[in-house]
Amino acid sequence: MKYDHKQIEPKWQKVWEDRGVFHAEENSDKEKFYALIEFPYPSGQGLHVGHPRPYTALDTVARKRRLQGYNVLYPIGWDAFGLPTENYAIKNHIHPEIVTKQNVARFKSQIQSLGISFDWSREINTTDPEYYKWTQWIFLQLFKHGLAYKKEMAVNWCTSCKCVLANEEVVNGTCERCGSEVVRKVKSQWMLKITEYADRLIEDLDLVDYPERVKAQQKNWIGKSTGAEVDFTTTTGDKLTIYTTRPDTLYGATYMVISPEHPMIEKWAGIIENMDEVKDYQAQAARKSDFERTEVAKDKTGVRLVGVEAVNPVNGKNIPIFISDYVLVSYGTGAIMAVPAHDTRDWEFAKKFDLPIIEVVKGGDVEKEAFTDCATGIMVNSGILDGLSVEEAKKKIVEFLTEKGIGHEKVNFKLRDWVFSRQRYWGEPIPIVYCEKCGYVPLDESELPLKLPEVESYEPTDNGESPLANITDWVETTCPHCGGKAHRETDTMPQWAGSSWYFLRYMDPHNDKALASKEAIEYWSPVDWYNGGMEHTTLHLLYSRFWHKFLYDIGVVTTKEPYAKRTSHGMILGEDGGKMSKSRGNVVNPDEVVDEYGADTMRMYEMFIGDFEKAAPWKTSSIKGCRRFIERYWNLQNILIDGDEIRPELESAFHRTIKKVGDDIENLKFNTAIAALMALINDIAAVGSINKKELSIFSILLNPFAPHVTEEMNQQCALGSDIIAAQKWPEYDESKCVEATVEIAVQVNGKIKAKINVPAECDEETALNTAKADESVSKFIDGMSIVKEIYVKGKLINIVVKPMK
RNA sequence: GCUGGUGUGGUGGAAUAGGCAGACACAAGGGACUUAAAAUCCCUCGGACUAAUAAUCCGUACCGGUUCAAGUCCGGUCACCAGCACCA
Repeated sequence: MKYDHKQIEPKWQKVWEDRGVFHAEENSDKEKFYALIEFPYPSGQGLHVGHPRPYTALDTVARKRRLQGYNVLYPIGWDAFGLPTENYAIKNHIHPEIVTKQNVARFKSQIQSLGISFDWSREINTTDPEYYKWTQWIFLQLFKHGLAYKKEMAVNWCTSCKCVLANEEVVNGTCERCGSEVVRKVKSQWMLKITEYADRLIEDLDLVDYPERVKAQQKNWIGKSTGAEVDFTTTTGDKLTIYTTRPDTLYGATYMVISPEHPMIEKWAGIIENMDEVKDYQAQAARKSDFERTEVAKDKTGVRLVGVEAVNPVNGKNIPIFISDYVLVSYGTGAIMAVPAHDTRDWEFAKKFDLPIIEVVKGGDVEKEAFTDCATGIMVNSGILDGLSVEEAKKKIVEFLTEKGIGHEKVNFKLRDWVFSRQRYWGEPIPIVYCEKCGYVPLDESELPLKLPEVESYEPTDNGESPLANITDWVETTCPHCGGKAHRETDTMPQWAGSSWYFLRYMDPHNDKALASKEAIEYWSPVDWYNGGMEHTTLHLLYSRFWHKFLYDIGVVTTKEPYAKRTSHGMILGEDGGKMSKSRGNVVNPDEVVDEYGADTMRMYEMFIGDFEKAAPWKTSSIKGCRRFIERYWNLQNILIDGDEIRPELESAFHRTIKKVGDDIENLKFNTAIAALMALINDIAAVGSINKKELSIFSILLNPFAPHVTEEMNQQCALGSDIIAAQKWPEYDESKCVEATVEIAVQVNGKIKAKINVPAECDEETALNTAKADESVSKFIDGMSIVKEIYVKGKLINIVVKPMK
């Protein structure tokens, strides 16, 4: 019979659905396994072949774990709020809800055609009021615990989306989404105090199994640094506090720089003699975007404040004060001491403005460049610090400053609080009202969900208000606190909100009393294995870890960390080696592949394409290899014979493959697992027949990769009493993994001279004698003196010889 | 600049823990079958020297080291990818 994927695949998808074999069990005694993929954003373009890579990978793991007897939760849902849908809605005058529905339907049918074993009974959607009710609920808890606050601040404003962006969403001064210019704009924004969790977000990385690069990225982003704050006095009698990570270099501070926005400048307006020049510089700096200001390799600029000087607290010397935009108001204290001898930026600035450079750490040539090495230098010209190493000096000076009351140790973070407001329609409304009398008042929890009102137009307004601001009926309300007139918050939440806790909802998706029941959370937490793209390893991971820690603190969840293990897949590139995109015209649609070759071939190829964690270019011609393999598998039924034990000639090959496929699936080595199955089928072909037992094992091993064809084979050939999804993963016997006789390499002085066959358990003496008896070995050792003999069981022999004297 | 990673045939990629480099595929070439093509099956497939699938030598970015033995470990160099980047 011919292999017909079009007949086989829908048939089995229906069987699985009807029997509900992929539904996670409630109240189970089995060991649980929670596998999670990043839920997709249902865009208008539908899937491309990159999407199924992680889905198929974890599907393979999930299917294997089910066969091993685990109670597996492998859910999916839709991260459906967000700009592209809203923009599409605006352009085509369709409600975003309808657009979302259409896109979800398309995505769902595409994903289902691949036979991924998702538990569809737990499907969630962030735009569903029954879902976002709980997103809003979490926000209210954050608010009640003082972690959500409103602040007037300069925010990143996308000129095209007419919307505020988080720092994380600004890439090279442009909007991450649309690529338009981002400018700074002062607005009142909802903020979340993620900075309060900065330390724990670093420390608890020790509790989880993430790839090193992911942990490094998280730490990098949080940017913890330990240094000191030091008070400098000024000739006006004011105090100016600076932050430094090199307090040891204090004696080398020859000037001071404060940021153009530093409040002290206002105070000194009457004293500064060149105030016009200063004001000019401030105006220039304000005009620049953050991107321009922080652009590297740019010439240092600045203006000296004439009429005010600072005093170096350790040597009492007067030093000039400059303003320069290389000092950021938002980090540290907005003021630095400049040590040109030992800081590259200060050095450049000092050279340009011809300021003194005093060496305080010996080891470099500070006239040529700044000497920044902390490991080798010895302190000089530094009074009480002379002769110490940098590390010793740091300790001593901080002690000294603390004693004198003019400084102390200080930890700073690059991480800023999370700008949580968006002036858009298609997001969760923030459940807060503003009352003239009572200020910002949270809605009562019984009022949730606060649903999005119907509007005529989703266009953002030019003045930067959310489209919701125009719905007077909705905006005007009463204060939950005093009952007086009040108005609703019209900003909505960012897309990150719904995705910061979705994995909890899967545990108990239909609960209307809580975001999930205590029992469900206790049973399913943490996520055992979370796979996603590298593009989400800073933002989404950080935000969701933050929320989870907060929920832990208020007793909603039971684990400190949401995800026990995180892995990342590489991107699937176009055939041209570039990123798949509409504009490059290299997008491959999985529907066509499924139609022509079948879902099983598609799945196999996605897993066989290369190292799962690395990017790989799609190659249509290579798909054929996987299709050929499936057909070869299908044709095994033509050489099927009876038998209910693995025959001796295939025994070790089978046991080895069972071990390898199982191990490789757990280690993300899907490509080599498939290679092992291909090798096994080659062994079977060499034998010329396969018996029922062997075919049954082969089918179960292949099932996680190619579930449809294996089920069909299982049924057609009556291999098992039930469908494969209800069977057991085969066991292997370690002792049967090795063959009775093995071929080992024989080297003389490290060069291979021969290969000999010996019993696997052969002892050293026998092996060496066999080797020496071999003619192509003996001719190299006869007449030589043997210096050393090495025998690695089952692998090789190395005989080291030298000429006899 | 900092952090993390990568570098292996024409291509995608294998190589557990220092132990036979190139598994498994793709592409290519040759052959069988066929009126023909597709499909399928068989053979070859890192390089040099070769009549040779005899022997020998070279070969995992580059230079050096450790070792009986190095793609793998150590030191240095180069290139590429990703993230961060005037964060004091």
